[in-house]
Amino acid sequence: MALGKDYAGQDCALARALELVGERWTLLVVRDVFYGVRRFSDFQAHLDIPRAVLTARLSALVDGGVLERRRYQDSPPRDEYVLTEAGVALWPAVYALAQWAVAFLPTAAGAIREFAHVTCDAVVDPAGLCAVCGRVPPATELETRPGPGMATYHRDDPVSVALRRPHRLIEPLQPALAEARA
Amino acid sequence: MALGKDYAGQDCALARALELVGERWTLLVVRDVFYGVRRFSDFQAHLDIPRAVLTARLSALVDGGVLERRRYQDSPPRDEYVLTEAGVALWPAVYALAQWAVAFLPTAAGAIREFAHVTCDAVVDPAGLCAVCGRVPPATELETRPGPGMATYHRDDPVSVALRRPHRLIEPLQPALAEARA
DNA sequence: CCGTGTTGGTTCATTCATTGAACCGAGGCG
DNA sequence: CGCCTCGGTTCAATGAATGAACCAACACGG
Repeated sequence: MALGKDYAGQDCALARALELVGERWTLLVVRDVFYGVRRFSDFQAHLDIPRAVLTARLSALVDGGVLERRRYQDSPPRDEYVLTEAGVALWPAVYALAQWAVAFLPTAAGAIREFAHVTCDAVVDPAGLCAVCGRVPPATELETRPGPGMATYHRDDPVSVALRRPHRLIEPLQPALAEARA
Repeated sequence: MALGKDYAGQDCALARALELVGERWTLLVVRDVFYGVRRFSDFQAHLDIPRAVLTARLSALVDGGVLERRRYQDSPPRDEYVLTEAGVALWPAVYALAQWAVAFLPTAAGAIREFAHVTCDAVVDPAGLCAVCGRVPPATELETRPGPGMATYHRDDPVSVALRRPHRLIEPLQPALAEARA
């Protein structure tokens, strides 16, 4: 990040978290993984992030136990990045930050996405609570749906287009991308 | 943060949040405000942050509506930084990140702090839920108490010492500091 | 079996941010 | 009058981010 390698002896949980996910781009990469992005080139297309930085962030997330790098084909060798248990557990933090921005840094068009509890088919509230079952579902039980602001959101790279469809969190985006190419 | 002034057109709520609170040190400053730190020199003593960076971060937080700069004495003129409504609303995000680190980046000694719902006198769970009243209390209804890991946490600047006492969140730390000096 | 395309990188010069030390100014205090 | 505190600003040095170029492994089409 910058000189202070270890956040200057801040012996505190928040500092430890920020060590790992507090660098520029890192949390956006994590968000993309929740949305189903798994491949190097898909992150790159969606985030417009320099490749060197993406390499560094993915490696840091793997080293930190947030992502796992998994071989999905042998020839040519190709790896994908998937969330570990620790990674999935980051959802409340990611969601809380995003909902804060929806509430306090609003855009005219409103929220781009909504998140619904698939087993109840109900959109969760800003605290993540499902009104139907009264619980706060984990990321594995959520799907993302376009919100009112989606209409004004215009990136036209294939990954962005595929991400506009309603789809289950964490599930791979790749099938939709392959279909779109065909 | 670095070149990409606007997180590269990521038209997304998380990106907007990170614009404002995603820079190095920023979230630690916000955490300190929740703990009661309000003055420039107290932030500086507790965080070991370069003064120029602290100035920049506090200004950004004021401009972004997270903090308010308030004159607390006229001669010499002195200001303190206090949370706005938007600032207080950041608590769930800060808490979620910290609790994630407690769970997945643990230290041998355990959590340094616990947070209790003052009206119920009960420690809240990692999701922020109070077991007694069944709600997720806002930061204004919480107090911090030393946890099992506090014993191994040793910074001896006056601010760190004052922060070890149980105390209400957001309430100013300054009285305890003045008392300690006396 | 040759050229082209895709994926997943690495390397490198330039630009920008962070750092830490030094300096500064307004005012209180003895 | 001189010194201290608070809350900064300035500045040179260092390190990180950027973006363009390069590279390697392999598939595929002809």
